[in-house]
Amino acid sequence: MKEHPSFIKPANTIETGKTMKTFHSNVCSQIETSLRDNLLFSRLNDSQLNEMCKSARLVQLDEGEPLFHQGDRVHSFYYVESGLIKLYRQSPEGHEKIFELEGPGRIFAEALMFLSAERYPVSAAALQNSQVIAINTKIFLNILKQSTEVSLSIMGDLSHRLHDLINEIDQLSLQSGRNRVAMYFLDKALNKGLEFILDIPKNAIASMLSVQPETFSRLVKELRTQQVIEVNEQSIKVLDLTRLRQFAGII
Amino acid sequence: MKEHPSFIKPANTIETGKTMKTFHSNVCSQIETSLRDNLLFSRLNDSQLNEMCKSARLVQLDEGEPLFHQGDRVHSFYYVESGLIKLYRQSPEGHEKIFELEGPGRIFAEALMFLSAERYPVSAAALQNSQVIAINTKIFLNILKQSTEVSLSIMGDLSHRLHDLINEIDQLSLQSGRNRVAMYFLDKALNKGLEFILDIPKNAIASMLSVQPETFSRLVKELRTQQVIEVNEQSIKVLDLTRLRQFAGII
DNA sequence: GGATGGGCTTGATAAATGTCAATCGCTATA
DNA sequence: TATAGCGATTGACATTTATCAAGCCCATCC
Repeated sequence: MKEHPSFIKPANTIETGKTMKTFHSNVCSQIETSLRDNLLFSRLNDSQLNEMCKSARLVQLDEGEPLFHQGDRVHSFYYVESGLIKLYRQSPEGHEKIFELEGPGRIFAEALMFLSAERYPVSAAALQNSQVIAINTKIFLNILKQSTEVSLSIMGDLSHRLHDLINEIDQLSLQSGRNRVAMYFLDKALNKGLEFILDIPKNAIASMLSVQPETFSRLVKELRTQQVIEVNEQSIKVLDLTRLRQFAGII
Repeated sequence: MKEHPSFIKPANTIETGKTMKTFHSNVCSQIETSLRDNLLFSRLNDSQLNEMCKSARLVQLDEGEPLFHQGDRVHSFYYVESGLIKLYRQSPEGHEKIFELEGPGRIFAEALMFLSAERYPVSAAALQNSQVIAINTKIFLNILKQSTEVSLSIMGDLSHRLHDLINEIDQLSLQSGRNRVAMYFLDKALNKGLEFILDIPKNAIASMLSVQPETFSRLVKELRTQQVIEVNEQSIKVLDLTRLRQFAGII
């Protein structure tokens, strides 16, 4: 985690119109340092990076604080410096579906740069205290025109997202809630080891998996009583990986 | 619909390994003419277009014939000349989910160019007799590096797809089957007028909407008995647009 | 300390959707 | 012409999931 110099100072507001802890670094060095770390932006030359940084803003979000709402006008895309941002929608009945969680190092909402529709198709809010850098789309588009390398990176990124979304639709269409819950744990187990901690609230996990919190709770209970996993508050221990796979629908 | 000259002749096979009616135009003019019509490719200069065409193949597909299968190695992306191609997946239990239908003028599977994973994440097959042009990804990638304009177009295209997929996930997560069916008809009605013909089999529509054919049939019946639509075989007539909206969940 | 509220769990019940089976009508084909 | 096969529909039923309600635990705040 990087340290933030003390000279960053409050600036004005953001898309939502709501006042927010936004900072603008005059000397730009803080933002520039962060962005240069990113694989994508590292391909820019100094003058390009500098131009981009001049238009960038550092935004500080408290847990639960919104960054933008579905339907807001797009002026920026975002780079996550620290924390966790949820991208979500709400149904008229008030149900929330989380599409994506974006953590440190991730870029999001950049796809909107290329669309004539200039409104956010989802809402974004901080799931934890977070710092994000807002990058002006118009300025970045101009930079893009000079760099095929960066364009190709972005296309790779977009393609990757497409692939993920197709997988999610597959899961929603062809698999049961039970499958999805098991798959979530399976995925964690394969990436983090057989014992891991749930780093987001269970109702957020439920929302990502498109089931109600009650249903999620019951499906977890089923895995517990079936001795497939052991649960202690936020901590999960996988007892039987083979059967977890079966529950996940990976025959 | 364009006419195809008689000098196109049979060539070899395609990704699946299966023999297929593939044609390669020596003089390239047939393919070139088609591709030049496309907004995206029209931005290429003559030598770029020519190079691309030299690597292109014209593929003729009968109704039901597969173009590629999920897991096949990627060598090409595709341009639909005529007909209709479905992109789909099958669950282990044999259920099929159609993700997308691609009609004349559409490009698909181009996103895979930018991914290191070089296998198709879905299967493709003709829903009607179709002609598609297969374009070599490696060669096109080289061309792309020379044209920021085309890159930007492609990014726009990818972004648009992302947006569509997000909407689909929204529908699957936050709306009921009834909503989705009504939305399907509503969409048709707004684009084609209050009377329209279903141009694909009902089980294909059901698959796109992620419901079983039986459920689709029942939901349509409900709309019929509620006097919202009138159904005659493949022909649909919307009787009450306001209530159709309500069924679609647009408060 | 007591009250309040949120996240999580559990139970009872309802609603939505899938499954299995049977039938009808149409088309293609022997 | 007969028939096999497929798409669509309908019925009966099972399963999955949501909904509503209650209670528990824990943190926060007065």
